[in-house]
Order: sequence, then C-alpha cells, then structure tokens
Amino acid sequence: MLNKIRTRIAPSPTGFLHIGTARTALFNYLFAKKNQGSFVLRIEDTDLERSDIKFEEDIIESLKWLGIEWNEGPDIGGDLGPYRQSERLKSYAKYLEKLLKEDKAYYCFCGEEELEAQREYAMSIGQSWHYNGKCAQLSKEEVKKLISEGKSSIIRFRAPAKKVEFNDLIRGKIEFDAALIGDFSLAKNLNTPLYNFAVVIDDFEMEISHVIRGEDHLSNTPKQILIQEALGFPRPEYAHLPLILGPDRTKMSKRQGTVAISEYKKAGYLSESLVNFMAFLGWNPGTEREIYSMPSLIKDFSLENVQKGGAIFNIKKLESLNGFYIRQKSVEKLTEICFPYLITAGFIKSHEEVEKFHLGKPHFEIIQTKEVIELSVLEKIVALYQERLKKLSEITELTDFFFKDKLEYDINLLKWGQ
RNA sequence: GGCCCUAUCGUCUAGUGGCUUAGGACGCAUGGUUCUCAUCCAUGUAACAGGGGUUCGACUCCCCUUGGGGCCGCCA
Repeated sequence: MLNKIRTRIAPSPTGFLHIGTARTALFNYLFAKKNQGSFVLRIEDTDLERSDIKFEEDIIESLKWLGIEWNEGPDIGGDLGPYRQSERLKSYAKYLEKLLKEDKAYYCFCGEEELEAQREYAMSIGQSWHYNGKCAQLSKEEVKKLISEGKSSIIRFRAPAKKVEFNDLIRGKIEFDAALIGDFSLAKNLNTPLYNFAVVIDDFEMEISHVIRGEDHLSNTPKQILIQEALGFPRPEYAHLPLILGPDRTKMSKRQGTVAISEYKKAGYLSESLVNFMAFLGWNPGTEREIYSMPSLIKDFSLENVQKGGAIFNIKKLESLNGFYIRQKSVEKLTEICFPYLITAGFIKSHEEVEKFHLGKPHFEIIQTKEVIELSVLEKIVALYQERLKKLSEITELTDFFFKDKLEYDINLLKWGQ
C-alpha cells in the first residue's frame, strides 16, 4: 500500500448544507471508509463577506445527523490543521510569496470594470474569456511604484501555454488547453487567497490523496494542476461526480425546491432514507439491491460504479424510501421521533407534574382538552398511522382530530354520494 | 458563443460484443388481501437519440450529428 487514502469535503459556509454537497461528502466518506482511509472536513471561508458561522454550524450539525463522520475537522482538530481556511492565511502567504519571487505569479492592476468589458466583448465574439496578460510584463519597479501609489491589485498566476492532461477516476482521460485558461487569479492579496489557490495549498498540506467532487469543478482542475506543478506538489487523484439535477435538468438549486439538508430533516425525512437515496443518485451496487444502510454502503461502495451523467432528483422516490424506513421503525422509536412535530403543532405538552405520581413514566397533556394521556396512548395513535406516513411531519395533519376539543369539518362530507 | 463533460423506460438505473423476447426500483394502471385509507401481494405500462463505421455478431467499441449539462468571477 502506498500512501494512505485521504479524502475531504470542503464546503464554504455561505449557506446551509446543500444536498449536493452532502452527497459529495457521503461519497468521499464512503470511499475513505471503504479503503481504511481518513475523511477530512475543511471549511472554506476565504470569502469573509459571505461566510457566516451559523452556516458552519448548520453544515456540521447536518453532516453529523446524516451519520457522516470526519476524522479531522475544525471542531475536533487533527494533525494537519487548522481546518478553517481563515486560520491558514500564513500558509497561503508563504506560497504566494514563493510564486511571486519565482515570477510564476504577478501583480495585476487592471480595474474590474475594464475586465468586465473585456469579458463581455470576448463572449460577444464567441470566445471564452481569459485575462489578456496586460500586467504580465510589468517590471519590479513599476509594480513597486503602483503599489506605493495605492493602486488596487490582485495576484495572478502566470499560466504556461500547454496542454494539461489528467486522469479522472470516473471519466477517464481529460485534456484542457491552458492557453485558453490564461493567467487566472490566485489571490486578492497576500492575506486573501482565492478558491483555486487555497484549495491546492490545503489539499497538499492536508495530504489529500483523492479529490472527489462535483462535475462543476471539472474546469477548475487544470488550474489547480498548474498551480501544483508550479509549486512542485504531487498531484492527487481526481474523481468528478455527476451533478444532482432539478426537475428542469439544471444543477439543483433553491429555485427548484428544497436543497438544504436541515430542511429535509425538519420535514420529517429520516437520515437513513436520505443517505440511501443520495447514494443511489449516481451510484449503484451493480445488483438489484436497493436498500442500503451506511455500513453496507461502506462495504459495497466503489468509484467504478459511479455514473457519468447527471441525475434528476426524484422526490417521489425519496418519499417512498422514507415511508419504507418509517415502517421499519418500532412504534416506540417512531413515537419518540414524532414528538417534536406534535409538540410544535401545539397538540400536546410533556406533563411533568403528573409524571411524578406515576413513577417517572412519561405522560402528556393534550393542550386543548387538558386531558392527560400515557405514553402508550400516544404510541397507539402513532401506530395507527405508521403505514401511511411518508414523512414525519404528516403525523400532525393525520392525527389532528385526536387532539382537538371540537371537530371542524364540512357538513357536506356527511352526505352520501358525490 | 468557446472549452469540457455526457446520452438505456417519465425518473433512478442493470447491462462492459453473442446468455436479452433489454432486468430491477420509483411513478402510473389493473386486480387480490383489508370495515375505509395505507401496507402487503400479483399483473401490466414504458427505453437502447439519429446516422455512419469496426465485427460473423452491437445497447455494449470508434466517428459524426443531435439533445442535455457544467464552466467561462478580484464566489466557491
């Protein structure tokens, strides 16, 4: 065995954990576990404007809820940390200075409006935009002068004009022409790295062996390889996963429905359903087995069985799977996980006073009728609907009348016919 | 538009040159079980994008077309 297998998930805390990110995390986790490797969580918060600690908390909480556990991360530390990019600035600065010193990177003083105009022009004549290299030949003196004058700048990579070829574990050989990429940006300044640069440094320092990520990163790969080569870093293995698509066949986004894992949780989807479902979005064991728990996924997972084409997110299939897992639960367990919904709906409240007289056995008070019921009664109610529940949140509308003082219904419903 | 990826039932997919009258699941339809609904069971519905090659033989290999997607940021 060569080096240890190390994978990572690197979400940016600019939103709640997205189902696409969760699925990528799952595949990274499965691949690492399958190969006795390590799985790392790294928070990519270089964009201070948009990053928020509340999102980092949501990401961590959601990942844990799904049962995806990391060996190293911002919350638990590790030997190759820190695991939050905002705490790794000195590393980036070090390599940035190295590239600058070796003239593999340079300061660019072009204004944003100017570049924007170029971009629009390039698109209009049917070309993909890349920086024209205007500042590439500035002398050290000129740069020093412009900086001292307070002219704003960014740091660009001096990209060699060559073909970049790499092997994708899922797609095979892929080639890009770096001449078409141009001198791309590395950092806003020594202390503000940009994505493509920070990723390369982090993956190297964290000894990531396999970069498993969404297909939307395919075009970033040659840039990252170029930086690796300039710095003399080894190249990790790459595997680009097919994207999860919305009903309109485009990358799943908020516009098309629910994307946050925490929202699925809130709606009453079980983590085992979500994990089983996400695993089968782009992967299958090659057999007819469809029900998989996390341990069995770890056992059977392999990148060779990953699909190449995007997969449309089918909520009906998730619901059916969720119904299946709900039916598998014991009534006791199901009642327990339905509590929060019943309480939030204002149907019941835990009745502590009464509990004392019943030797600690849990009792509940139906808020509207003031009636006190035992846990076993609640279990009977839940059991009544276990078979038809597609998600936990439905328990409230289904059991609604058990908890109402007066029933309200349309008198017409009592008529025969129609 | 340029670059890159991709293409089996409506959807997720099996299929790695002959075993295939293309299999499974979801959905949908019908029937059975059931006091209703649901569950469960049975049956049915429905696909290899098109065109060229290669081969004795292509869903499977190659090319083209077409379709779909991603990227083209001083976001990640």
